Amino acid sequence: MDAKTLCLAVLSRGDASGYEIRKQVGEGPFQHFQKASYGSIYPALGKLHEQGMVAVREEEQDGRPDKKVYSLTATGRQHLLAMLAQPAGEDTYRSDFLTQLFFCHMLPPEIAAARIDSRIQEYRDCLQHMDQKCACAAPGPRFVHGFGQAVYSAALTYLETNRDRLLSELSSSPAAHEGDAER
Amino acid sequence: MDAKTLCLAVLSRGDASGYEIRKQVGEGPFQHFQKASYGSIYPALGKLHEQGMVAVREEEQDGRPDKKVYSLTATGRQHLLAMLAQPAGEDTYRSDFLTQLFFCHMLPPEIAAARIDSRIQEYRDCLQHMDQKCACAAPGPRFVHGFGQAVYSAALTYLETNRDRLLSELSSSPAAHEGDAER
DNA sequence: GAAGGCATGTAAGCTGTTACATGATTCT
DNA sequence: AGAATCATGTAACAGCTTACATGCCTTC
Repeated sequence: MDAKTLCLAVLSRGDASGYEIRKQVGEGPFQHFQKASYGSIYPALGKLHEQGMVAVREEEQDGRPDKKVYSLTATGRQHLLAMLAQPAGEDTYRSDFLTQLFFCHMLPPEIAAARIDSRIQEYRDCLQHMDQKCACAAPGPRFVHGFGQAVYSAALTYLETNRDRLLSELSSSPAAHEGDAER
Repeated sequence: MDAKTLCLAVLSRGDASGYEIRKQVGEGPFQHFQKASYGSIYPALGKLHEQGMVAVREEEQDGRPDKKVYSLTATGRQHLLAMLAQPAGEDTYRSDFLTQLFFCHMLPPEIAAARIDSRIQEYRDCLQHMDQKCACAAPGPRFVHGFGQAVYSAALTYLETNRDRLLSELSSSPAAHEGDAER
């Protein structure tokens, strides 16, 4: 999903400035399955405006810089609908964490342990954070939220229950890393 | 993780041609957490060769085009080790599927149902496929494989148990899509 | 006083994808 | 006959990230 469609999607939940859109994508409800930076959002909003998909109004604020608040037009809403109804592309998952663990026989076991431990902590924090802001009313967001929780919980549990087994396997195996690492 | 490092990682498991590397990344053991296309692998191998990270030998085959088989050099192995020991970047997950479901109140419920059902089937196929080729001997690959299974199973179970609830919620709610969709 | 949040934008550069180009062989 | 697999590579293009540029206000 490109930056333009993402902006339309976010705007369908209510008017927002570019800054606010980034916050919703980076820290808000979309955080776990979409990303976008300023460098992609501002140009996207510009193009959407040219194409008549969004309207802008400038809002003055005291003590703060002015805001450009964008809102969906009818055209924009139609376009979003068309995009949402289209079959979605495949999910993308990339993990350097798993890649490192895949090759953990080349690594000192302490490093592998440290990687797993910090990942466990990250998942814990993430789940706790999700619990707090679970005031999702609408069915869609609630469903997606639950999905995220289910997946993160499973990942956390797996790491917790298999950490020690992996480490003991590593310490009792050839330890390929030593020969190479200290040459 | 960039294409170059990925190539080094794959080569550490044994010599391979560009074609074979792509197959391992796209269909083999890395399939679920890394991706790479020919357009990124071949140039990456060229650069790695320039930098002395890999060695090449050409192998003639009868009935098949010749192969360029790459193998790690000592420098390449050292470099890989350094990359693996470095703290990994965050995992990336992007899902247009979840984005669509987040906004499912804008969609006809049949479409939402169809999306979930085909995703359920995909997860089932994927898990079955993983079961078959679970002949992972080494601790690292086995750990990573188990992680994937745990996560996919959790996702599947969630979809199976929450599908109907979502759909009944959708059919009993305002049905925002109707007004817009048929104008 | 420094750091961080609010706020908008541009531009260079990196990276990767898609499509193209080529060609033999084997399977259906 | 046509499709798929093996095999390598290039080039155009698209897209996103990072860093830069600016500036005020609030909190620590």
